[in-house]
Amino acid sequence: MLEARVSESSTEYRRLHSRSEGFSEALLVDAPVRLLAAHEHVFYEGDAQTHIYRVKSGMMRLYRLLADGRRQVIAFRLPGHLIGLGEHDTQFCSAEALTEVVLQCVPLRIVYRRMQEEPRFGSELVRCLADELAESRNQVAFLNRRSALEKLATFILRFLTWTGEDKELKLELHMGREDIADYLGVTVETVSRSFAKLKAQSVVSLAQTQTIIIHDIGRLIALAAGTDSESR
Amino acid sequence: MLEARVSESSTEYRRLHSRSEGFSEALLVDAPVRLLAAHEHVFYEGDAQTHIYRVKSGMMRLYRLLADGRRQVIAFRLPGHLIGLGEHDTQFCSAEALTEVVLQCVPLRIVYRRMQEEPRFGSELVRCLADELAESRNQVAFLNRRSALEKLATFILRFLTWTGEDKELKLELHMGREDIADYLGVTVETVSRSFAKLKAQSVVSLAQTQTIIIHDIGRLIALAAGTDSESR
DNA sequence: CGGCAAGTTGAGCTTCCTCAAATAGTGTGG
DNA sequence: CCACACTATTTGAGGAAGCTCAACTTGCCG
Repeated sequence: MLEARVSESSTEYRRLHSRSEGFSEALLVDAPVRLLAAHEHVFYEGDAQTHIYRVKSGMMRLYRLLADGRRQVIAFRLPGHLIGLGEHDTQFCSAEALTEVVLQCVPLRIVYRRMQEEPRFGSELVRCLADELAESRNQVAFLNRRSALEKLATFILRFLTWTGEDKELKLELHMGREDIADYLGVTVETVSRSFAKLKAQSVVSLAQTQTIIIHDIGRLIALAAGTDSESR
Repeated sequence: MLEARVSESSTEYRRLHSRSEGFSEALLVDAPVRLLAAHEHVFYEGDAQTHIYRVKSGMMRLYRLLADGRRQVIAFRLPGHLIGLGEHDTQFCSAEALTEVVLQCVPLRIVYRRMQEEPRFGSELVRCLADELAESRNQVAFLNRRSALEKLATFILRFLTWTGEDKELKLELHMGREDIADYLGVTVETVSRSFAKLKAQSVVSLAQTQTIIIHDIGRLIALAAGTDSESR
């Protein structure tokens, strides 16, 4: 039964993964490229929207600063993902490189023009936006009403999905506890304690603080699904 | 009576929010219409995606059932909003009418074709999806890390915005506590207690359980922003 | 006027947050 | 290559927000 779940999720994985791979591979192939150093910003919340970007390699993070000074990490973006489609005129959130990043940049003007000229371009854009929407709504559903442990389990699995390293069961996070905390909407302490629980149950272990080794993915999946009996 | 109020407010809504304003007013004008009774479903989570819908009048709710039997209300949809753009093939969530609803229905096939033929249609779709994405991401940021009281205040204000009744300061919710709770990610008891706090501070009062009268909108805004000193 | 569903209120408990301190990790200058 | 400084992470103790369970009140409809 666990097996069944695993393969289910690997199907899910494939679907998720292929979606991002697919986008505009061909359509954006000739777009100008920009190289970002780690921690460099592409744009800040409130900036005028000028381009659409596509992550070619590396990892980025989208976040918002809240009124009380806290930070909500909206999403992490990996190769194949698009960035900058949020609001109409101004950026909805800030986009920062976590690692070194290669970005393809398309001026909005060009986007509009291509949409006129190549209907296929528009379809791709729609498809991609629908994906992001689904992901975001998914996050809404999963952030609410789940324990910190379940959130962390989900995060780890989702991360596996993104990076596609599920065969090695070794994960390079490329981010600190604070990023995880701000993504999951909990404190760093809680993230740390949740990791401790996972370690205590031999579900995972940490090679370095940002390198996770997964020992019991079935349990992880059970936790993420909220199906696990002892979620403590 | 309901119909009249809703469609009035739809005009108001449009004025207030240029975002979904335009969408497909012209482009969908000739789409076939479907009438839904209150509590009728348009589709369920997992159904094959066959159409795109546009709410012409009334109010709908999008929700997901979680593994543990709980429900997450993803969004409420009001006149001008589109529905059904979530996932690729299957519906991401269920869509249910809260009130009587008039829906315009466009088969996906037609959507695709029009996207080929009329680039403007594609642009509109993209714009609309970007709006939904922004809204959803907004929800992510606001659901996390905010107290129940702040969430409720935000909800009330957002609802004001949606229905555009901010001049009368009287709100018809059209939904029970459970819907609010499932949207905000808290329990009905907490919603009830939060209402009690607002009443105790004379910020609002309840004409009926689903009819709110706002006395101190400034305080409500302060609460929603998390700026209020006594958030208790 | 009963009966049922929805909403409110109370008590105790759990989870997570906050504040504080200890430990591990990382990079730097000598 | 080592010691030091600084940051990130972990761990502990106590408190607060929200959940659960349960009783009570209100509203609505036959």
